[in-house]
Amino acid sequence: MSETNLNKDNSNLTEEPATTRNFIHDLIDADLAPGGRFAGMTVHTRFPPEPNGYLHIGHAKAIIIDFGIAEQYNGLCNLRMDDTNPSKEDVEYVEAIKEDIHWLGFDWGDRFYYASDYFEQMYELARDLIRKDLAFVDEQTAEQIRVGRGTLTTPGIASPWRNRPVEESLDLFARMRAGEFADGTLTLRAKIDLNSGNFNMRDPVLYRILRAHHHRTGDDWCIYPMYDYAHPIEDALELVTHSLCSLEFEDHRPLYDWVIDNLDLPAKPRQIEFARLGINYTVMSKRKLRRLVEGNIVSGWDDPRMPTLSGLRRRGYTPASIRNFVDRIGVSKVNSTVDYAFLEHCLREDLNHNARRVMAVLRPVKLVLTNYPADKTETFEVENNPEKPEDGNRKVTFSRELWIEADDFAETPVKGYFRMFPGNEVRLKSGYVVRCTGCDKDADGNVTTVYAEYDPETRGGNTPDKRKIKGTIHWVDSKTALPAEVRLYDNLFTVEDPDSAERDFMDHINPNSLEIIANAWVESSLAGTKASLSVQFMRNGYFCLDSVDSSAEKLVFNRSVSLKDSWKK
RNA sequence: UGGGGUGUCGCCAAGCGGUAAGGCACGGGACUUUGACUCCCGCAUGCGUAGGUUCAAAUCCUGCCACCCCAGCCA
Repeated sequence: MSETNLNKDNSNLTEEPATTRNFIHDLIDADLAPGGRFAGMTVHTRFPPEPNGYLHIGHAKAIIIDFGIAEQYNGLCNLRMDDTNPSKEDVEYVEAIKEDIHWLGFDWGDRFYYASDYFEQMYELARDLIRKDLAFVDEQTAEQIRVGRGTLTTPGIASPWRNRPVEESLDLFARMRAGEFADGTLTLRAKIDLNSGNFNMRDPVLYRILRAHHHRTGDDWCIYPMYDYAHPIEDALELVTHSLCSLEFEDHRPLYDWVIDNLDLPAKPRQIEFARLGINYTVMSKRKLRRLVEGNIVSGWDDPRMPTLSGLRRRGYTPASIRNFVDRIGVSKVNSTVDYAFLEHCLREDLNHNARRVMAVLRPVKLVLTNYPADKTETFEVENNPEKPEDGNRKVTFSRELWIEADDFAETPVKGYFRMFPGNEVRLKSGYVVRCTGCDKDADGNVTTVYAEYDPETRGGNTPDKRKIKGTIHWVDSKTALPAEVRLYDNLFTVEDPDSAERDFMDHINPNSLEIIANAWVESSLAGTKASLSVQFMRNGYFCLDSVDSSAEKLVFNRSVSLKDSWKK
């Protein structure tokens, strides 16, 4: 894991597109209309991650929907850590989550909460439920409860403790809290409908006994509320109007409503579900990502091959590109898998508009200009971004010996090749037009040096006689070039089957997903670079500075290889 | 076999009774100081399927089919 992530700029979102409406807007509009459920009220949403892992691009969709909807309605969006299961959670994740949301470009103001803040209130509300004879303390084992829940076609069977007197449940519940019983021995269960076709309504467990150290409340509690009971209360206490979540919670909505309806709460939030994001060639579950981290298959949650926001950040993704991606895939209730190529497209689009370019040579071969004075050095002004003159120029030095990309030279060109080969003219980007005269090779036949003669009339790459130069290649001055270590990241998973990554992900790890190139060269203009920048690299794609330390021996770059590149191999 | 959802181009996705938007991918062309970018052009007689209602149906009705989620004291 690198210590610094310099690539954090919020690259200026060129006219972020107006978010397209979706079915959620329709539902909210109806709620807000006169006579509607929330007529005249302020839209209030929340993003409620469980702090048990890092946020990934799937969460980005939820964040953008939750915060985005609030923004569009001039409402509010809270950030809430849904920390009701201490055995899986940790403070490390809380900080990472906050950082990633800020990086994405969203802010929760002073509305940062923890579900654990409400434990006392939840406890009191549970007592209300018991008093209303809507909940009871069950003494069945987990196995007995499971059996009693029935099957798809047979109804549930009432627990023998279901009709326990209210006073007795109240007493037992208090003693559960006091720590009189062992983990897993008693539960508090709602009394709803054992005949429901929806399992969630067959007397769901509301509280379990669990002795685990909570990252915030420590050992204050040994009973913890279940999601289905806690979530609606959290939403209501925060005055949330619209509780947006993913499709798998549709079945839970009746229970969500039941809790809201049977308790005295300050609001009646409405749950709306949408489809979560799926991307092919990518795994998108915290459980699986954790296995990659703990199995040391990747360097950490922020490994550039990970689909986590911190990984994508190191891979060179900009916040704007991710926001744009999520915005353009839309929101619906269809289980969908978006093409990885679309994510890449959104990045390239942003980088192409906003990234400053710089030259670098990854697989170098020496180019000697035999008619250029050995002691001469020139400086060219090169535009930082052809699309943005306001980004200015940088100075690039030029001399007799340069580094060029090995595959920009071919001793015997294949048909259609129009870069450097003996007898051919090419343009050194922003430098001179040169004509190749030959090359040297080592004993194994590898090209070690390429020779060419430059045309003094073509300074800056211009051709006063208007002759067309078909090929233009990048280069770096060997006198001033800085050595760089470039890390090429291919997709973490092999790509022969788009869905294999999700299905049998451990069997499809690409062993060559990380390649370290130690002898690359970059422009001297990168010395001491502090800001992040993305680099247009060769003829396709970009790479980004993952970390730059001017005092280090070498600059370190990351470049993720697009799937397209993989297919070309 | 119970409950809850979803089915429009290879992938997303508009459409809400008036005769199939857009993006990605793909193919062709132009342009180009990086074979990139940009720009043109092409790409569903068809909306899971079978019927029905209507002057008119992706949109309404009925049946059928397919796929996803649910039997954690996870979220």
